[in-house]
Amino acid sequence: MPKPTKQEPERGDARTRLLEAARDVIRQKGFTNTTVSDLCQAAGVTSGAFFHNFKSKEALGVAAAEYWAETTGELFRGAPYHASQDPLDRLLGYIDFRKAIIDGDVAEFTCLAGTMAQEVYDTSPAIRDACAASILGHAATLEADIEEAMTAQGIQANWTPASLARHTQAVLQGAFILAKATGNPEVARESVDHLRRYVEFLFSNSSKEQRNDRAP
Amino acid sequence: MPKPTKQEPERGDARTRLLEAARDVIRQKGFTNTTVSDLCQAAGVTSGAFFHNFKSKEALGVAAAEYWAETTGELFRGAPYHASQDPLDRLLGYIDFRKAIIDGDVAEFTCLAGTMAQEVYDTSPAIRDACAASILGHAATLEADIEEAMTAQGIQANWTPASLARHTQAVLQGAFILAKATGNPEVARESVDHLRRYVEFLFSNSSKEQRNDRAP
DNA sequence: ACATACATACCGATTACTCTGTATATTTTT
DNA sequence: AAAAATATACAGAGTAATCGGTATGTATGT
Repeated sequence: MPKPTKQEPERGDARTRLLEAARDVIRQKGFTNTTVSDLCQAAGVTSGAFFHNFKSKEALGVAAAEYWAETTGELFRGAPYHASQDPLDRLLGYIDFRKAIIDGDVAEFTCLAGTMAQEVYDTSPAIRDACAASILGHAATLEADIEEAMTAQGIQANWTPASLARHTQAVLQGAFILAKATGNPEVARESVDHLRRYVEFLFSNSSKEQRNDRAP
Repeated sequence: MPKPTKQEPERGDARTRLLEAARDVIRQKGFTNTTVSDLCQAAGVTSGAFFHNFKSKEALGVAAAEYWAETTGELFRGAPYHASQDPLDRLLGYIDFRKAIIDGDVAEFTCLAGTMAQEVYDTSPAIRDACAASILGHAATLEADIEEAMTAQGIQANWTPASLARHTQAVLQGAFILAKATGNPEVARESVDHLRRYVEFLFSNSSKEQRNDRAP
């Protein structure tokens, strides 16, 4: 909820600066291990500004997840892979795009929502729900292309577009964990390669007729 | 919690009880949000016992990851899927086994190493390394069967057994995150289904000859 | 006798949060 | 239009509670 005030925002108002700080610091240190003071320092504001904008640290967590959903939503909406005419190309283009942005510092390419959800799923339902909305909302943006690709190739499977969409997110989230554990982005990219190969298999013509012969 | 002041192992000594408590509580509340007092309460010991057995909370985290690697190692070593003659059956049996144990409370089937690694990868290198050893050590136990299955079917791929082994762990870790975010184990099982289907594709005869025609 | 394996009381540091003050913007009153 | 009143957006000092860790005492096995 942006405020329509005309006060001098300089480099962005304190609220946005705190949300950006949360995005960066929490991905590095985790939610619980990030202190309000950490966030204020990173944002260049005082604790007075913090609690003026957020009624609690948990409220900031919720707002950070929502901010994450908004900003990443814009990033993917503006990504080039949407230009393809073929829905399968768009889906594979999405996967390639996800792989391409796995680079540099671990905290820079990992997912804030996945990080927070895993950490506070049991202790903060509000944050968990906001993170779930971010992850599942993003997954839902893939369903249309998946469904189009299925009908275009006449694929009748015992899996749903929604299920495959969620699976892509599971692979990415898991790839991030391996990258964190090993400190090596390459292991994450490898998993994305496997995901791409899987999607190719699912939509390859040679495998179309053998889709229903076995229940997993 | 009335304690028998007599020094008796009862249900195991304080160290083991604390490691079991860590395994259960940290998977629920996360590492940072779990206090030493939480662990002592869950283990039925005092903080004196805690710091007698572990020189710090971080040291307990490392020991908990190692304990996790040991106990889960035994669990999988004794699992029935090793009985199969065919290496591919053993691999698919492993995946089925992983799916089967995704049930009940989220904290009961998720991975302590993945949880801790994601949370403290940047703030506690010691814990991160112990978690990485647990995850990668477990992944390594799959490599032999994967390699056997590849040679048995004459598969020459541009992916390695180690890479596929790590990918299985990535899928599982990501599935756990989705389960935590949604509170629903079924979404995790769905991802394991996709993983199984992928492995079937990789080792299906019809796809064998098309393995090298494209770089991912 | 000595080390081990705890129990208990305690402590300094940290943390999320509160309270009060203040400069500026906006609205209301005169 | 000027003045007064009110609201906003912080700054900054302060606090109660909590946390990881320590110091010391004690029972027990060797």
